[in-house]
Amino acid sequence: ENIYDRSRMAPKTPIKNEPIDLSKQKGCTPERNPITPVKIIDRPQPDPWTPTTNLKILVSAASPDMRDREKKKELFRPIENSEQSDTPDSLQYDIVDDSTVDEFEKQRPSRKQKSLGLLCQKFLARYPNYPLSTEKTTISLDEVASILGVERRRIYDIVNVLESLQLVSRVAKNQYCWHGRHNLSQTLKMLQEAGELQYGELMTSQHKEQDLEYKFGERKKETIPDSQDKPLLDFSEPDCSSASANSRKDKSLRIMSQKFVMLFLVSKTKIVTLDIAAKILIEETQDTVDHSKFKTKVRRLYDIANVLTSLGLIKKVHVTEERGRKPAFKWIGPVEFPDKTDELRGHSPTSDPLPETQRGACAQHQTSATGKQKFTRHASFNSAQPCEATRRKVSSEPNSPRQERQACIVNSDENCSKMINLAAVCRQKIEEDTGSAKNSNLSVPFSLLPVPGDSDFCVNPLPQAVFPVVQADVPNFSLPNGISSQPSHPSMPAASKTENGKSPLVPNQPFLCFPSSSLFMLCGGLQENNLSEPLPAAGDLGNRSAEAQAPVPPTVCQKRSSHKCSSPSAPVDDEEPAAKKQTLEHSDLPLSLVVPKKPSESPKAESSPGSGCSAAVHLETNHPDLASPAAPEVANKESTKPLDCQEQEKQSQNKDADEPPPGNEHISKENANQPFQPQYLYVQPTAGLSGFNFLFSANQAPGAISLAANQLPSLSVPCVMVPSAALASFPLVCSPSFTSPLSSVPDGSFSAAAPTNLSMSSLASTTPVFISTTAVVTPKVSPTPSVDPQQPAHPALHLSPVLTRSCSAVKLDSPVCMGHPVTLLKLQQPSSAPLTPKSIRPAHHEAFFKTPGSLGDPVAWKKNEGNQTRNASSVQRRLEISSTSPD
DNA sequence: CGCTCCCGCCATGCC
DNA sequence: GGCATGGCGGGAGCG
Repeated sequence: ENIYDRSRMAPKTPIKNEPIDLSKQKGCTPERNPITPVKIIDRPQPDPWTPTTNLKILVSAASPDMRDREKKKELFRPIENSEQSDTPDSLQYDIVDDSTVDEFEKQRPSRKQKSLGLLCQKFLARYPNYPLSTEKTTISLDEVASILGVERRRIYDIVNVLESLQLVSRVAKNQYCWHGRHNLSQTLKMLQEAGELQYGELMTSQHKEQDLEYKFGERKKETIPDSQDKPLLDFSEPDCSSASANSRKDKSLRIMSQKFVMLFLVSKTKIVTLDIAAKILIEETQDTVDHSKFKTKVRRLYDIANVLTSLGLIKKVHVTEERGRKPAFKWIGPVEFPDKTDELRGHSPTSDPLPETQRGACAQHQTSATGKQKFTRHASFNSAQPCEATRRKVSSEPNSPRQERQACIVNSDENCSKMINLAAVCRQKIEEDTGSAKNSNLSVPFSLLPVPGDSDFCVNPLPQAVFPVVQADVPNFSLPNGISSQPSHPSMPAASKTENGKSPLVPNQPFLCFPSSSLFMLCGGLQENNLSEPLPAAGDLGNRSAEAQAPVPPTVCQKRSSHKCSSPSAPVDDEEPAAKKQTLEHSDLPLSLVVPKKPSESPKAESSPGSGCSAAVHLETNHPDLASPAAPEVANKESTKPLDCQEQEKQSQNKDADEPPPGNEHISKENANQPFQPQYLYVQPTAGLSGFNFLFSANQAPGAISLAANQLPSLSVPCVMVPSAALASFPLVCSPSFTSPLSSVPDGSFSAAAPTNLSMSSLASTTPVFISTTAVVTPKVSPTPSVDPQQPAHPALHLSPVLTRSCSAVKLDSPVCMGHPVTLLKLQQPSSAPLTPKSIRPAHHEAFFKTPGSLGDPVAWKKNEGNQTRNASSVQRRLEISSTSPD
């Protein structure tokens, strides 16, 4: 129905938004006339459901807002629910529908909306990834089932898989205990070890599925004799009534899940096709495998895969073989399992010392220190729900508070801080968009993402890409080494890894980061798959760390992680045409996240800051100036983001990426390859800042634009497209909001341009956006136009301790940026173009999707979308940067 | 048309 | 018999 509406109602873009819209719609609008026969006709047309849509939907669903809405409409009630739900089921649901939600309901949730994966996300959203050890969360199946509006049977499916990974454990009838991901790495490690024993040989040796299959087939018989029956890892243990407990046939789902995960862990490529897995998992009959049994197994694997996907441990990919393309899943969770270290950020002092709370505190501190930043994000990121609250609050709240958080971030780790910053930025943007967008207040620059997750995102990207400069500035960042040169992903800290793994999981978490993250980069063609490869060393590290820390960026993290993991070999993905992959992936995965990661990879960026990436910078609307002089700088600045992109690209390219320092080249290549993937750097205006955001697309192509659009939407920030020419003319503008305005262009140029915001520049604190991912890229903007470019630079460079600021500052400052050849920004669209709805939306979608986070706050996004209009109005500009041409 | 995978029947076990 | 679990596969949604 929604679809109908869409098509009819909003001709604009039918689609993508919808999912989100749905939620909104439910809440808001009644239906229209929707259901006329015609509608029906329409329905089909509305293709609203694109792969992305699903993602969006999922995301939205995941997001707290979604939940809330749903609850309201459907019955879902707030967490407390247990009581609330009188009627469990659909019944109420229906009722509700009638009344308010008609549309929604009427629409009748599409199959996708009822998917196990989405359900799992909702489920996971209810619990923190890393619950405090102290808190014991018990899960009542009935309660959850009623809350989520599904039958209990479905909950069993989810819980069984989670149980196989020890994310939960059964404590009693109908009662499960939520453990979160603390033990995930250990569990995975165990599984990996067990898997190696059983399948290891096969897997390791093999890369190809076929081979694997083959081997498996053989092996299985031999090696794996009994494993089938018993759970590889018997977590269940304790149960006294073991007999009874275990009795049920071993719970094939649980065992299957463990085995399935093992296959990934022992697989070099980290890619496992369903049929192979099914064959391997089919117990006894390897050979006999009757078809029916095989089919059943595959069905189960889909169930498991959906849950694992929701956890961010795997993602769907397609493997093309001779016979054709086969569905497969790629492991994007942590590959290495250091020990527990990873488990918690909180635990690890270094990586992510700050627990959520702490972070929040930190943020505050920083703020105080910084003073300028106002994002206050609520620290709450941690818990999913909180997130919602946070967002809301944020949105509602004025900008000022946000700053605090950013600050906090800074405190934490460098990486983290970066990540956080990014996240914060994103959030802020989001929030702003949603809530305060209207205000173009500077204030909000970006909120830091207090949430770990956020941090992750942000951090990763930032560090690497941006970084060098930043690093220097910022004491904290460790990245540095790695970043710059190192490719070695391997070295990633355990924590990071873990986190990475976690991050994906995060879905629950409310991090909104994504959205924000998305802000940064929208790479049209992120090739996640490609990413798989080894990341550029430094960047990777940073990313990882970030990822680990930040829950939010799950997707990104995942991607990253995956990449990292797979690093060595270019996985299957590589094999596939990039375009396809991208497409697919994009659709499937949240790109946005990815992008951010890429930044982290920054190595490229580092090498060639300006080049590839188009960094999005917040510019004043007026100053598009990227113009010549400034442009380069901008590019550089942007580059950070671009870097990300580049990284992605690189990843896609894989190995290559590392080597070629210059991001530009890569980008260009990529661009060439993937026209679509324009890389945009989206710079959010710092929060409410005047809201200048620029998007720079690495790619010039229209595609890029589209992307941009996506970005925009996601961000909600208005983007302005500035023709390169235009830019040239204009000095870059630094949005005041940003701490450091971008000086996109070399000093002189933008200084001139700057005018508008420059003053603002002083504010630099806000800059968040750049900072984060692109940090590097982002040009250091000289805050004030008036200010001498030079000077500014220093300042800019300074990574302010404060996360937010620092980030921004860094970006701007970062020499790198300056240096980079950066691609020029082209204004694809005329300035006005902010985003056409179309473009925007799509972009949005993608962004959302990509962003793992989708996790982030759906709400925010939604809001953003809603705000799009606003955005458009807003000054944001997109700048495309021709990836190729550095300058 | 084939991939996905939702839905819910119904078996299994325990009380 | 009732209830908790969860195996299983028909068949529908979707691309």
